[in-house]
Amino acid sequence: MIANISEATQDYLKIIFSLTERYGRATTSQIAEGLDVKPASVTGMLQKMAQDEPQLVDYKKHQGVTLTAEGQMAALEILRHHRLVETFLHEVLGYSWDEVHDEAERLEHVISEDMESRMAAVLGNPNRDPHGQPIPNKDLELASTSDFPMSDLRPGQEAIVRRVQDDDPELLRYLNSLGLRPQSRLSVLAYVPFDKTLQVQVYGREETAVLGPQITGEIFVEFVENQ
Amino acid sequence: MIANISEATQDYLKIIFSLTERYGRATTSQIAEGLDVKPASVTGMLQKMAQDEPQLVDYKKHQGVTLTAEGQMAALEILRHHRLVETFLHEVLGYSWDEVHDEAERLEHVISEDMESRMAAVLGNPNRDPHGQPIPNKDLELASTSDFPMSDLRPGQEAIVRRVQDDDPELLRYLNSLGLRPQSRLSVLAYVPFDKTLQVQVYGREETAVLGPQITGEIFVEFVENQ
DNA sequence: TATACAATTTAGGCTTGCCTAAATAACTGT
DNA sequence: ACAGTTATTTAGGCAAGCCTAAATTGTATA
Repeated sequence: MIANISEATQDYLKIIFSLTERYGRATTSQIAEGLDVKPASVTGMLQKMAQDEPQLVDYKKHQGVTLTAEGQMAALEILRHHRLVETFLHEVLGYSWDEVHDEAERLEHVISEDMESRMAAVLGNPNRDPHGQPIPNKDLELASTSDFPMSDLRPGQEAIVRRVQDDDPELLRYLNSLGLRPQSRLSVLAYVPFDKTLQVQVYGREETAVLGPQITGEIFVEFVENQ
Repeated sequence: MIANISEATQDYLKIIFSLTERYGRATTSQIAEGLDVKPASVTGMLQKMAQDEPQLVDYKKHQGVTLTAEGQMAALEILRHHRLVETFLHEVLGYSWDEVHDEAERLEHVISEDMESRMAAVLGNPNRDPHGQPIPNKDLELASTSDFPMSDLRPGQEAIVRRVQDDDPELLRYLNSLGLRPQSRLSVLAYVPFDKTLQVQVYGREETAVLGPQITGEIFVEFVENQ
């Protein structure tokens, strides 16, 4: 277990990390929804986390939470565990990318630092997990990414898929069937502002794909270098 | 998790299994000692286990416990997890035999049946763990062993080490330093009834080893076939 | 049979992390 | 400034698994 932090607390750290990454802060209701608990429970938990030593979050009521430096480090450690485990399951045990998340979710809480570094070594210190998500390195540094949500793309633009959210197996299977994986190259054929839908051509594919905002918000892309 | 059985309950099953294997039944105080909890807590837990569905143990007060058929199956499943994980850690991640137990202890509770069979496949369906302990097969059948405690050996007898208890890292390191591992061959030079000490010669070793009953009770051997 | 030891019962308590429902407070947008 | 939404507080509860201490009951053995 990471530095004596309970599993529940680790789950809070994870979601606060990802919400603050996207929105700058995390609100009570976002957390409640993500963890599938009631807002009142979240409030209680956040208060505890803000009071206890080590102090993992900055919390001001009605203002949402952010992570302290300590909380950041803990979250990165958890993230490293999670993504290393996912990569390990994929590479060594042959899991498909839609199967790794749930298993990793349970394993990440119990692996030792020793096991973490052994897995990293066996995998050759990977810096991306099977969904293209960056894996914090040994010193918990997270490679900065210049990717952005696919929903920002417009017709005529070309891009390469960098990473995809890992937590929805259904979505992952669907993307797989469309050939949308990290490194997939695509060009945007059309955009319908009305329902925020993109029509894209994935390189090497016959059919074009039509993607709504639910999907394009979960896929992160980069522009093609020398278009 | 194995069929909705809590981790605490799984720990009880494990120790009851190994105690009944050795002594035919498990007493409250043995369990309390093994799990490092108080006897009163054990009594409470056993009562719960005997009452709840599925009924995992037969318990009559002051009479100790044994496992029901269901309890047996559950225990074998847990054992299979534990020993497969140990083997995996050893073979794939390079853990030494004294390091695997603690890590496996935590991992065994969270791996899915899917992961179990993937690990088994990667390992080529092993039937022994790094300590020589038999791994129940997919159908939870445990190969019957004709081994017996080394403490039963007497001067002039030759034997091969089959398996060693896995839960004491110190002991394992010590045995390793003596060259006492599964498959090690040895002959008994002397026995001192007074303190139940054996003097043995391990094949391929210069020095002879002197082993007290604390040690010889934890090592299981077989007679050499055609001596 | 007396005594020692092992096991049980009783009655209380603790922690973690969640729940409920209802009341209140604080922010946000118009 | 008011409505509507979001968050918080309060007060109570639950389940698991452990704890304590003291009293009691069973079993085993000399």
